[in-house]
Amino acid sequence: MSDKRTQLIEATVDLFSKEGFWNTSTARISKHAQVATGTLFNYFPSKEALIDAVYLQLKKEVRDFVLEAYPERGELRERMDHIWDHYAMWAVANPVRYRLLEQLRLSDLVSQAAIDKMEEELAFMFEVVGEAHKQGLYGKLPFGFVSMIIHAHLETTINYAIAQGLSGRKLKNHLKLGAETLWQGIGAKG
Amino acid sequence: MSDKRTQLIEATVDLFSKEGFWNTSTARISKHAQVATGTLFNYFPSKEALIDAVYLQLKKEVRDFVLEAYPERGELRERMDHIWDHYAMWAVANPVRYRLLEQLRLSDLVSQAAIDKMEEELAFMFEVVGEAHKQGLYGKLPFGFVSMIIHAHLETTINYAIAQGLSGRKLKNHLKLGAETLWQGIGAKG
Amino acid sequence: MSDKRTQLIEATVDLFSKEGFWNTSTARISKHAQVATGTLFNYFPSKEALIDAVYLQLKKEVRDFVLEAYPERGELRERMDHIWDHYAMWAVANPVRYRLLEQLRLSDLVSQAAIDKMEEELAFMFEVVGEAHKQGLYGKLPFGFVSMIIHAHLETTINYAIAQGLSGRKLKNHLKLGAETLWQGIGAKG
Amino acid sequence: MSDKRTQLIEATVDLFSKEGFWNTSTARISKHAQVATGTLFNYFPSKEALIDAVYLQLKKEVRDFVLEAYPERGELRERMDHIWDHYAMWAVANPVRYRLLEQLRLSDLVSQAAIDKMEEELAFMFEVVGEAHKQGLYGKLPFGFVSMIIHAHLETTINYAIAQGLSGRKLKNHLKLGAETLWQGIGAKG
DNA sequence: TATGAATGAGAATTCATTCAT
DNA sequence: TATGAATGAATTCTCATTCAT
Repeated sequence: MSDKRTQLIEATVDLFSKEGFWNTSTARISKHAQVATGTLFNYFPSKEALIDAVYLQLKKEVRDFVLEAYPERGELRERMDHIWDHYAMWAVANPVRYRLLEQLRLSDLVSQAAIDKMEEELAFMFEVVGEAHKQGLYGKLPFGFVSMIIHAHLETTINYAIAQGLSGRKLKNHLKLGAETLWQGIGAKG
Repeated sequence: MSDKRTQLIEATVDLFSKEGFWNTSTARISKHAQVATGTLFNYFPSKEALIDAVYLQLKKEVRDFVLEAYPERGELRERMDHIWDHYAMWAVANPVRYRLLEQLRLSDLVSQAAIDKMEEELAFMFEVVGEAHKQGLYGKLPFGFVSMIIHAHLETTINYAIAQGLSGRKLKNHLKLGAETLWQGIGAKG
Repeated sequence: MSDKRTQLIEATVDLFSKEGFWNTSTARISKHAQVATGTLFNYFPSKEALIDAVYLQLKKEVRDFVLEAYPERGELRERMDHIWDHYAMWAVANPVRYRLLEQLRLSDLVSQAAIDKMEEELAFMFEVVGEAHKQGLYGKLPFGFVSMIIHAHLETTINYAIAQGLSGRKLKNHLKLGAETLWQGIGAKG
Repeated sequence: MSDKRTQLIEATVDLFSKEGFWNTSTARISKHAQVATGTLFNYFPSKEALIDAVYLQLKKEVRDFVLEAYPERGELRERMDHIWDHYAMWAVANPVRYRLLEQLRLSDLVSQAAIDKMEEELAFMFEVVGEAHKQGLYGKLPFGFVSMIIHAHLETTINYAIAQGLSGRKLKNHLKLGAETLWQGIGAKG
């Protein structure tokens, strides 16, 4: 909430993106956030805690964007499309943040506690996949495999959109194409 | 060439896998390789150069495995299947090395020069994708997108196989299933 | 005077005893005393001043206890015994405070000014030793040496009593034994 | 053994004595020892280990001095006198080191492991006290109490000698006086 | 008077790299 | 070529103290 807290998180996002995790010292973060070195540690007990906070902040931004106008009581396919589109649109609109989130996920820098905490809050996303699986939408493919495929395919769709700088109608079409390819691959009837 | 060089690379692979990049100092690598700290710098001018060497070494191992019995003059589909199967089989047989390769790819630790150099040597893999695209196997999907999808899907197929500890017949079947899902998704007639 | 001042001194005694000087920050003291970090510095201009205050407080407690029912106009030996017994009894009754006092004395943390100030207030104790010396009670031993022996012996007597957890009659006897040993050693006629 | 190791220990002794433990950073020690900051940590894994090493070094110096010409098979009293005299003489000849040793003993800075290790090596000193006690030299006084008295009295004798700058014949006489006072006090027949 | 966020110098420790042997 | 002690800049984190509210 605090202004300084936000400054520190933003400075971290900025520097991590620009310089990588490993060239970014707490001293640099403090300076970039225009606060004293000690101030950082008033808000975060350690560098690790700061990184966790960055991770949670970014994840929350995605979640909030996805939950905006989320058709909670809509058809399964409607909800799936909503998540697919909004997740991707957030990523394309915030490529730096998206990239950082991906890197953090693979980096061992985020504590398991932070990951677990977020997983809970994003449960609704996993549930639609489970629901679809129960309905037999994925044919004979094992559930775990399908989950991984969906995730990877969404990532790929996003990465291509970012690489091509797609937006507006083109982006919409690309997302649709990505979704179709996926459903076609995993056996959904479209 | 030199025995020590190999020891150093192997020690690096080992420690990077076990402890992560960031907890692995050159001192530890030297000790693990049973050479003196100074010796490392006789073989590699810097830590970065060592990491590049590790990356190239692993990539070469994949390439060599894929090129073994490669049907250079075979049908397109035959070649594609060979690459798919062998790449995945190497990964499943060497999960530690595979994981490390993936991590290195995303880590900013490998120099662009090393990446470029390797890309050249792996050109034959990219070529089959291009060939397939020219033959219209992928329908309307843009070439860049297809390339990314293929890569991501192969990775996912591998990750699932490693996670499930598949081998033998089960692995074969899984790889086939992965391939089918892919071709079905991207519109190939199978 | 102020309640907060007392709280701060007591919190310091408590934490110094439990955690040692060097692990005890002013922040911890403030928290333990249930005041804000800034408040500490309203009462004491610096950490050193706080430590001085703690030292003086403890010393005053000893002095007050020793001066209680002090036979100011009694025989020399009576006064000596009174000091010996009361000093030791305070220490045994307040081992934590006694220990802290000893530690502070040897720690370089208390300013010379505070030490000098206290020495004045405890002058009456030194005087009895001087008086005894003048009366030739200590035989040929140099005055300075006798003073040091008395102090050390009293400390030892106390330390043993604390270590053994003596109290009541047993404590009385031990103190008497300690005193006898001392007088016998330094040549007093008993 | 190493020259640098010795330099570092000596620098530590020097600075600890002159400035106290708590104003003495590893950086200052390194500089005083004329080595780089990192070099200190080549020889000692942590500041605590360095302090342990200082403690052990000083203790060994005392022990070696006391063991010189020690009459291992002599009469009890002869051995007691030897220890008393040599211990005190070392202290008077090395007041700075002696002072530091005393401070370290009371400081919580030395690890229990180091203390235990040294205790073993100094066992012969404790044994003579036990032997004397068994022979009934100390009359009715409890053994633990006698031990403490002896230690305190030796310390006091040393402190006075240092304070007065005694040496040569005067020192000899003082030590004898100190010993006599002690034996007289604790009831030995002299 | 009381508060507690902000400060920034300073602490212990790490580590890639060098170089005399 | 191999060695490993030496280097010192850089890192994370602490803490006495200040000051605007």
